[in-house]
Amino acid sequence: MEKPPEKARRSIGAKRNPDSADAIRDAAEAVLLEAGYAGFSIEAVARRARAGKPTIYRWWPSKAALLLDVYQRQKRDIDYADTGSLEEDMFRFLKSLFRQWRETPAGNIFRSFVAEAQSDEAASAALADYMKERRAYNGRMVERAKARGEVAAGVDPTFVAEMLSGYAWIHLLTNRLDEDDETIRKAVRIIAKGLLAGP
Amino acid sequence: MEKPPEKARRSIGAKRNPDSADAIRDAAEAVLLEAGYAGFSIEAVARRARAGKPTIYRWWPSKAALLLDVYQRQKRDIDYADTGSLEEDMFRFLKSLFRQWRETPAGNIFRSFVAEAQSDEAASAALADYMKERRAYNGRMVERAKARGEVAAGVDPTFVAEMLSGYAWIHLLTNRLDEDDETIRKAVRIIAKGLLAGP
DNA sequence: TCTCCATCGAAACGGTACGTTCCGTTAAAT
DNA sequence: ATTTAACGGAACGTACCGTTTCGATGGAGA
Repeated sequence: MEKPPEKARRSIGAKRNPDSADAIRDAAEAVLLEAGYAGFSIEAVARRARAGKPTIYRWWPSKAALLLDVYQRQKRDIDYADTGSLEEDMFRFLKSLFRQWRETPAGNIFRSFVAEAQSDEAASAALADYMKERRAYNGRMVERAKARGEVAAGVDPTFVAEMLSGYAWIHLLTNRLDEDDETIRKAVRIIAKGLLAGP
Repeated sequence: MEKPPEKARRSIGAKRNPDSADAIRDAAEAVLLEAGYAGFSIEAVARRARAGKPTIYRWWPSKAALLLDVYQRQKRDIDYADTGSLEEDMFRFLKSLFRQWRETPAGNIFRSFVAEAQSDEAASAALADYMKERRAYNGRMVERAKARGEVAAGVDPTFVAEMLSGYAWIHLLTNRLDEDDETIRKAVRIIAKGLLAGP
């Protein structure tokens, strides 16, 4: 299970070896995928990458930093299409997010990151920053709908982002990412109806 | 910070010593309160309680089990009043939950438990059970509202519980339990409006 | 009353991971 | 040619894991 350590690399002189950095990131992702957060240790990553622990600590000051790096490296393939309907936009967003979290390492990585943020201050701050950016970004979905008259005045766009994130998080963190389309559809429909009526 | 270990207890014969059990639970709660999840270890709890580690492991098979025990021992002071208005019921529920999580150890304990569930299978199963029960319980709020005609037919009562929990969780896990009443009010109002319109 | 026995706190075990310090090697930078 | 910084590897001391062993305790059953 922890077999494939490639050939060890060497110093390439007085500068950072990008191969080592890549190998460490790859190994971190692989360990998270195969052993989950429970098996995610700096030592395991170092073994897997055939890297020295000092090399990891030189470039990533903490486990949280490595986690964040790996998470941000994940390819995002989330459906942010502007369909002209807020309900449809939200549905596609949630559905593609659930799928990505289910079918790629992203879900396990993000779960781990949220967990790490509960005990590590740096991870907590990074998560707060990240979520602030997500609220702003997803809020644009609502602003577009507002311009179309789908959302009542007085609705804070970031609130909707928060509802969607909360719905997604609780499913991720309790291993319930397998909700069917119908359930997700009903959820976003209720939110959309509420937003139309206004606060 | 870790000073107050009381006098060590002793065996009271061939039966469980309830004083030790209490001391261990008290110590676990105190460690979580003072040092958070990062400082929560079986050894720290044992030192604090002046108890032997085997005594802990004899009665709690894992850190997760102790966490769950401590969480369930928390006094619940959540407002489940039936006010005759779903919006008001939900508002009071969320407001009192936020307050309890902010002002008692319950918030830190539950955060820790959710984090533990991301790496411990037993904690994950216990959390799933617990949330299932919470969905059912909070769903009754919606069923009462349905009987009053405040909620459209076809709305799954547990869905609302999920929305409320998700909203609460994301605030707990990102250290944002200090939302003011107005924000919470707007949130539940949108949900209530959406539920009235139906899925 | 006397023996049995599950419990207690304490100490120590082997194992794992932490984060750090050395080491000899490498090759770019100067 | 010399200096400099990065590399992998090994070892360090610390902390916590979960378990075992120990002598002392005192209730339960013979």
